[in-house]
Amino acid sequence: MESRKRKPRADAVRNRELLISAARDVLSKGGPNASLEAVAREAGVGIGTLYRHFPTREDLFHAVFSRDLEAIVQLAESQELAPDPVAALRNWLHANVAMVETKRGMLGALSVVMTPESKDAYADNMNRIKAAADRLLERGAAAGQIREGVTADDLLQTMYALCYARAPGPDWRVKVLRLLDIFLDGLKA
Amino acid sequence: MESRKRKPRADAVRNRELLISAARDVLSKGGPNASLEAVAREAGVGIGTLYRHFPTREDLFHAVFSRDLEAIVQLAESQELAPDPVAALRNWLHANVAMVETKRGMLGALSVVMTPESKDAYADNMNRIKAAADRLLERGAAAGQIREGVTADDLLQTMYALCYARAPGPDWRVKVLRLLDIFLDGLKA
DNA sequence: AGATATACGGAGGATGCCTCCGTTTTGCAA
DNA sequence: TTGCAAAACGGAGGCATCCTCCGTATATCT
Repeated sequence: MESRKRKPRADAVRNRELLISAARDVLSKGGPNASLEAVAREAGVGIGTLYRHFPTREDLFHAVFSRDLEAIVQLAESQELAPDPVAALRNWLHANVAMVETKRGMLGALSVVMTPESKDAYADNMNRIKAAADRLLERGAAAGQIREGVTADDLLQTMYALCYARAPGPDWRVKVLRLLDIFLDGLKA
Repeated sequence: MESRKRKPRADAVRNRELLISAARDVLSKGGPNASLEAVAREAGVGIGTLYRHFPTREDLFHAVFSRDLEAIVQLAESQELAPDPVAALRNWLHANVAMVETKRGMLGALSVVMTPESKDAYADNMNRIKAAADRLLERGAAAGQIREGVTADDLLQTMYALCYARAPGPDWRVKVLRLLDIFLDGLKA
């Protein structure tokens, strides 16, 4: 009785893809309370299919978010070689904010997903991001530019918190970046 | 035709009170999506009564939040006379966080309520808070301790953002305070 | 090709949202 | 007091969404 597993069915794989894609659209518009039935409709599958793939609303959010997270991983790792670690951190955070800005509608969903319990769900990507950021922080600390004991978690938590807070009008990004820069100044040794 | 107004009915006043109180309980537990029918049940009134007093979910949140806001106003104004403005700001922010901690469950509701559009709803209290904080900031700036151009809005936005971000486990407050202190350091001139 | 594991879809019961309106209560004036 | 109109009450009902369950359909493996 070898543990040979049957290959996953092609339609299941396809539908899962359709659902994630539809969810991204619908959640972007409708926020975290968007109708899941609308997601199923948009994807062209039955509601039962949605619930089989993603038993809870959170599971669906996770899937969408994990997908987007990969782009941020790229970004973090691409900054590794920069000469000035503080500037690199700044660049990376700013790029993150810009990316978040393109999916304002998902912010609510994002917060639902960013609970501590669920952290290990996308531990892979998160760890890569944190590792990259931590290396930058350590380089900064070694160079005497950044205070000791600051972790990538601190940075990420602050950034997401600031992004997440719904802010007034069209200058959203400007305001967020300003507050983030103040925080970065506070990080200096 | 003098503008004599009939005194508001006693049962209406009483029910409004009951509803706000019940809402505080239910929202604390259930978060921003808690059932409004549960609130009405808890308050012992009909669902219709709830909707007459608070036509939208947000209206109800506003009422609960406005009530709690008054305590924070007291706090802000009581710090006005402190000798060291930076320390006073720190105290005040920390006290705010402690207060928020007692209603973690309401954080979600709070964010729903803290949109720019609704700001004037509790403009009175908000203005008093901001005025007090701004005076502290100006004193700090005049003393050369705090950078120019920082507003009470910046402080409040950051604090609520950090509080709002759901954070891991039991050391929630410790973590938030730490990040907040870093931000305060960034404020220094 | 046939067998069977796997996935599909949507009906249906439960719950929540909000409106509408007949009934009840309250404040005011006579 | 008493009567009455304004004000408030409660909950039935129409609609939307949630989520489960299961009969039907289809892909994979032998």
